[in-house]
This record gives sequence, structure tokens and C-alpha cells, in this order.
Amino acid sequence: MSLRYGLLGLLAEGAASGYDLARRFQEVLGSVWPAQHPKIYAELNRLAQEGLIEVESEGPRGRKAYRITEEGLVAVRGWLRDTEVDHTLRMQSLLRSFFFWLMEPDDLRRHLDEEARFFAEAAARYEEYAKAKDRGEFGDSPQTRSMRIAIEAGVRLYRTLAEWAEWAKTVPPNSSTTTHS
Amino acid sequence: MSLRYGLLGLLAEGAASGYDLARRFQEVLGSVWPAQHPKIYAELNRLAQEGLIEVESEGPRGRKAYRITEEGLVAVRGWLRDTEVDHTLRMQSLLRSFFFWLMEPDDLRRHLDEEARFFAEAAARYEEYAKAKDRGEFGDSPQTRSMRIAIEAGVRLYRTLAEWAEWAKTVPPNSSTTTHS
DNA sequence: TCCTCACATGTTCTTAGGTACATGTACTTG
DNA sequence: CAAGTACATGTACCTAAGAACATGTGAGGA
Repeated sequence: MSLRYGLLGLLAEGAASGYDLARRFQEVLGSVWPAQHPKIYAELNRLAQEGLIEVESEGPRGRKAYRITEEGLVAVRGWLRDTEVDHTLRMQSLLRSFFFWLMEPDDLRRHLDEEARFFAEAAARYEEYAKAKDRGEFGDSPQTRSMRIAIEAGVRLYRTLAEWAEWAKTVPPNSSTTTHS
Repeated sequence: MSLRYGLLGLLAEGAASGYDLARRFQEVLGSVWPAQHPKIYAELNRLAQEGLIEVESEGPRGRKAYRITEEGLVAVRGWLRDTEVDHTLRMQSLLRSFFFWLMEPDDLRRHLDEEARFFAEAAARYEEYAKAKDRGEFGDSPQTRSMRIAIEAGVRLYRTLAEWAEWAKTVPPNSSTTTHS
């Protein structure tokens, strides 16, 4: 269901083709909600059938730009206002952490190094985005303000995860009955 | 694939039945990796067929306790050591935040209040868990140490999300061209 | 003894998600 | 003008996930 409302939400910003949406999903929403083009085209056709979107224009190479309809807008708004948020984290990094005790200490250290590096880089990338937004590079529409909020979540979450991975490295793997040197 | 290794990881701690595993998935891993019993029983049968687990004992009411095999251990360890981590966040809260601009300011404030409350409560719950572990209530096996690391991630992530939701409330929704009172 | 609840394992069906396959067009550059 | 790249949309197939349905047992209390 989330893909559906993701598409409607993006189309609420302005008309776009399946190709456009696929790229935006990969670039902007990719780390939050992955979606490949087959799924997107299929869902667009379904949405059009249900009247939540409609073809705005047809361009070269069979390009079809969709526009959101009134019903579509009502549907996204209803989703945002009235449906319960699914709060599951579904993070593989976390799932794996339950099983760290199965790893060789060396492998675990290497793993946590990589994790910390990845998360720190992601945090930095989002931070750059945030700064660019704050410099006014993306303008100041309500849409970009929402994007700014989402980016802030990315910055904070990835920073937190990087710090967590660093912290995890300091946890001794075996029993703490420290053999006094 | 993650469910498969989640099950193997849990079975590496000791023999358990599908029923046991379903409960543990709900209680412990539920917020990180949801799995209902039909999926679990099916996957257990597949794992048994492939020789990664085997029936350890049969109990009352058709209960079948599974034990992980050597190959099974090798498989989880291989997954942990050699496969790339999928870092997608897949958080609906974040997806929704991209579309906050579609919400009425009042609805958005209410939404963020609820989000902040949920995340703060979750953080507190995990914190309690962490404290209990640190008091030694779960013993001090390698497994519980890994659990402690996972719990720490929960504490930090939920705290971060709660703070983010609070921060988001301070972002003005419309253009910042402040009409000087 | 009967009833209820927790235990215990499954099948079936539908939807979601992902990979691979398939096709064709417009533009740009050598 | 040939070749490559980016644009553009789809189908087919397979696996994952989730909801609903289905069945039966053992233990404990009323």
C-alpha cells in the first residue's frame, strides 16, 4: 500500500511520467522505500483505472505524464490523516546484531567498521542535502520544507547508527569475568 | 531471505519449536523483522528438507522441536560474514514525512504528537530492557550480550526518532516570508 | 465432566516485491 | 550515418509476506 501513496504523494507535487517517478523513487525515496519500475508502471495503471490519477499529456517515445485527480488527492490526504502508521523498523543491520555472538571477533570488528563507515557517509550525504536546502538551493515551497524534515530524519538516524556501531565495538564479546592482568 | 537466517540464528541459541520461534519473533524481533507463524512453519520445513536444521524431539500436541545442524551453523555464519548488508530503512514514518505538506497544520501537529509519544515510549521500553540486562537479569552469555547491542540500537533509534518528531513540530509549514506582526 | 484457554501446526489465497526479459524511440557524438 | 546512450514502457515469472481459514490436543478450573 505504501508504494501507492508514495506515487500519489509525488504526483501531488506535479505531473510526472512513470519514468520520472521511478527515478525519483530511486534518488529521493530509494533508501526509505525502494520501488522498481515494473511495480511503478503497474501501480500507475491501476491508479489510473481507479480514477485517482489521469493521463495529463503524452510525449515522445510513448511517454505518458500523469496528473493526480481530486479523488487522488483525497485518497493521499486520507491515508496521511486517518490510517495508522506502521512503525516496524525492518532494518537488516539490527536483525544481524542479534546474532553477532555467532561471528568471529575479527569478522565482527570488520563488520562494525564497515557499518560505521557506511552510516557516517550516509549521514554526511544527507547533511550536505540539508545544508543545500538551508542555503535555499531548492527554494522554499511547502514540498521542499517537508523534504527538509525527511532529510533531517536521515541525518539523525544515520548519525545515531554510526555512533551505535562505534559503541558496539567497545562491547567485549565474551564473559566479563575480567582476568586481572 | 532474512527470515531464514533469523530462524537459524535463533535456533543456534538452542532447540525450539515453530511455536516457540513464532513467539520469540513477535516478542523480540517483532519490531525489527515481523514474521507470522505460517511463514515460519513453511520456512522450517524447507530448512529441514535442506538439512540446515533437524527435528530434535517430538512432544505433546504434535510439537516438533528443531535443532540447528552443522551445515545450518555454517550457513548463518556465512550469511553474517560474507553477504552484503541491505541498508534500506523502509520506515513508513519517514515516507510519510515527505508528504507532510499535504496535511492540515492541525492534523500534522496531532500526528507528530502521536509519533513523538510512540517513539518516546518505545525508547523507554527498550531502556528498561537494557537496564534489566545490565543488572544481570538475563545472565551474561554471548547471546545476551548481542541482544544487549541490539537493544541499545533500539534505545538510540527510538530516542532519535522521538527528538526528530519534536523538532519537526518547530518547522513552520508555510513560506518563511514572515509577515512582521 | 465440561468448558475454555493456551499450545501447536498447518493450508489456502491474495497481494507485494523483485529479477529478468523484451521492445522500441529520440538524441548525441564520432 | 552509425553507434551508443538515455528515455520510456511494459510483460513474465518467481519469491516474500500477510490475512484468513482449518484442525486438533493437553491442562486447568468451574
